[in-house]
Amino acid sequence: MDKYLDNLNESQREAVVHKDGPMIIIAGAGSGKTRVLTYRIAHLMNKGVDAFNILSLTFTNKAAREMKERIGTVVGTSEAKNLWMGTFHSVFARILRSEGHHLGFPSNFTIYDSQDSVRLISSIIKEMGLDKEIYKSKQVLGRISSFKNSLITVKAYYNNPDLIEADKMAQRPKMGEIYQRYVDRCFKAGSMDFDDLLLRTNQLLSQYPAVLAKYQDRFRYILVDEYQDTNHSQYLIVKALSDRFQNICVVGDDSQSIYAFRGANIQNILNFQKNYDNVKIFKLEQNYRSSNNIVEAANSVIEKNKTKLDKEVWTDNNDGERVKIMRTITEVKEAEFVANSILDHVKENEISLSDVAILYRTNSQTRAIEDVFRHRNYNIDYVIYGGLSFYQRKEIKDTLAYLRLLINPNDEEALKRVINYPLRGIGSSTVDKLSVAANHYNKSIFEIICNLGATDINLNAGVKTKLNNFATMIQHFKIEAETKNAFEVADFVVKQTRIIKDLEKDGTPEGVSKVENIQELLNAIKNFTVEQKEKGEDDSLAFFLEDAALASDLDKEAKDDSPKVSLMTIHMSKGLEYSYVYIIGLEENLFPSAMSMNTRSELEEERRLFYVALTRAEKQAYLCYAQMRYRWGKLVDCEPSRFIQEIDEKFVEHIAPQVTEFKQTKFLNDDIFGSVPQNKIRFKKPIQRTPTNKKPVPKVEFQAPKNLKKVTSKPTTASANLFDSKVTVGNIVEHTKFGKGEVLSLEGSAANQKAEIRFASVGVKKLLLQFAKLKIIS
DNA sequence: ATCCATTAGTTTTTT
DNA sequence: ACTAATGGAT
Repeated sequence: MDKYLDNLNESQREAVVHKDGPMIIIAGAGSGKTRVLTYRIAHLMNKGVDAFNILSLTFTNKAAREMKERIGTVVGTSEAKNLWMGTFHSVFARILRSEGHHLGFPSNFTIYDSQDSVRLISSIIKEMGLDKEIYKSKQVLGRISSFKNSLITVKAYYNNPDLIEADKMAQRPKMGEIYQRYVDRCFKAGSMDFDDLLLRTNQLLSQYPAVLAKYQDRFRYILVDEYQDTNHSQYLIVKALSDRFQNICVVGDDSQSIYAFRGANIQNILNFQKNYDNVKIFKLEQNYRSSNNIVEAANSVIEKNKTKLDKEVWTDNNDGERVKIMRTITEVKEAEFVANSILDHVKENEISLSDVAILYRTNSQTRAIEDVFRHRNYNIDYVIYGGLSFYQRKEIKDTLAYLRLLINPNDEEALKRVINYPLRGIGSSTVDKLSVAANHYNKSIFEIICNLGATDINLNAGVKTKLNNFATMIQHFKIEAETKNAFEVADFVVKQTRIIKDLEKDGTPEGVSKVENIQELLNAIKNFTVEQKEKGEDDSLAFFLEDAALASDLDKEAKDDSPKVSLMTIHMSKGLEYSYVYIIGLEENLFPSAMSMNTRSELEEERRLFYVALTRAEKQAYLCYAQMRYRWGKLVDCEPSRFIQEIDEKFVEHIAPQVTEFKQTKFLNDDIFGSVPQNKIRFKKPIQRTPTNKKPVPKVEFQAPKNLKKVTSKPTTASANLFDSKVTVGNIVEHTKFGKGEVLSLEGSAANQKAEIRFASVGVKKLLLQFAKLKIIS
């Protein structure tokens, strides 16, 4: 019966079979954490625990789905079905649907995403007549979000002189009032933002003992995955729910805590033993995922962090290849290297593109990769996870706003999106008037529109008719929604509102792609209804909307199953593994990010991020950095990331070609990327940190490659003597290839000085002065 | 109310 | 470099 236990090593088995009481599983990267969690749940069920009494909180909904499936194979699918698994947000959203009425929320409350929240904050700031330069809506929202994550309600804020003082010092004395208004407006709109889903759950559990008792009794065994990334609000929920039975099992790895920026508190995992009594500790230290070189390389870096729990990750696996480090001139060369390397591996090792991932610090780094992969020379299929997610596109949000509105007409942000989309002659001044009236009568805008006669609102007859038509339309949709499933409603709404017809009319490529996206949304809704029906679950529109609001980008399913290279941020890659991993953009100020180098703890988080990235790899990891990169539209010099040299050199291999291998082919090309700034070429090794330097930057050696000597040593009027730039803006210059042109602007200095020149023959070009064959004419 | 030109933010990560 | 938001003109 317990045969599945044979698939576990000793420490894994201990963690699986230990039944009651608080326990923490400290699970190193690749140590079979998911396996332990799934087996543990299956084991509990085999030992007689009802699936109904188990709550398992995961980091993504995808993880929950997969885990449920795996448990189903052990204990039977029908049993596994009763398990409650999901993210904090989705689990407690569902509880709030049935219990939120205690707090005055309707069961059909809508969920505001960050964009909705920012828009609401902006309108509040505007209404209050505050300076939007001082009260930046995103910053204000960030502050409110951190209040909520720490369970500081408006009342608690006003009772805390320190917070008030801090906001005064920051020239934002009205913070409390904005916070108050924001909470009121969300409440009135029957909506919750992401933080509310946790904060309101806490309020529910602390203010309504009967509700608390009900869920304490229901969730007799609670498991929390990725515990290192829980915030204070989540900690308190778990603490409250597990208080009666104390059967709380948390799993995590402090070395992989990477969400402090959104309130995650690494102290939750570090202090677990203090927060619960009689904690049993389990450690999973054997890595099954990666080669020894990768494990040791990762260990040697994470060692530099001071804040961490005591553990030693090791592996029985082969040494494998060393971690390869590649330097390129530019981000395009970096992308080309990655493309070539992937194609080589596909050919030589017969791997599939789906065995490969490219990881990066920021979403903007995908551009170069995409350009190169799409180029006919390479033609590599790829899929990007994250970035501007599908559900954040304007046309999708607009379409969804209609659906949100007919579920919950009080949803103010949804209403504002669609009241004049497609254009129906209800402009911003009308909306402003309605908004003022709504605040005055303490009603939602929709309620005001439905009762225009009962207000003293000053609108002319034409506008009133338009508003009435709009309200009638929404109410009409609402009635349709009562008898139709999610897809039928959405299809009906799209047709009635003529959203697609409108977009087709403009005929631009953007319009076409928007239409396609809306079609895709309809397909997704169709799929959703079919799948839910098959599973015998809720296929209503309301449920689809909740799914859409809380879906992570990993949840999206592949359109076709042809193998593709996966592109994603390192954050998104947590928990995933790939045979071949390319980490790109390993440069100071990019990774570690320039925003995260001010404090030790920020830098340590960046280092953990690097640790996460490296430990995704099973067979082979490549670390790439470029010497120049476009950032904010400008070409900037880059230094290799400190993380590269923090790896013990026993485990790495520098594979950038020797300088003599550089070919002098494209130097006179007008394409900046084709040219090699010869005095910037860095040589592999001697990378040493200067200990006295406050911001330690790896030092690199400069040396001119021999085959470029001619160019550098032959100062002719054409090239090198312009190096220190005698060119000034306004000069008329002559280029060997482009002819005469006027210098429009200069940027950068020394080796990287570039000029923007308008040539009579080819228009405006940006040239690196040290290569451009320029002669100053006047 | 709508259109077009200018401006601001973006590139740190996301439920 | 690119996009979305803003603001003035019509």
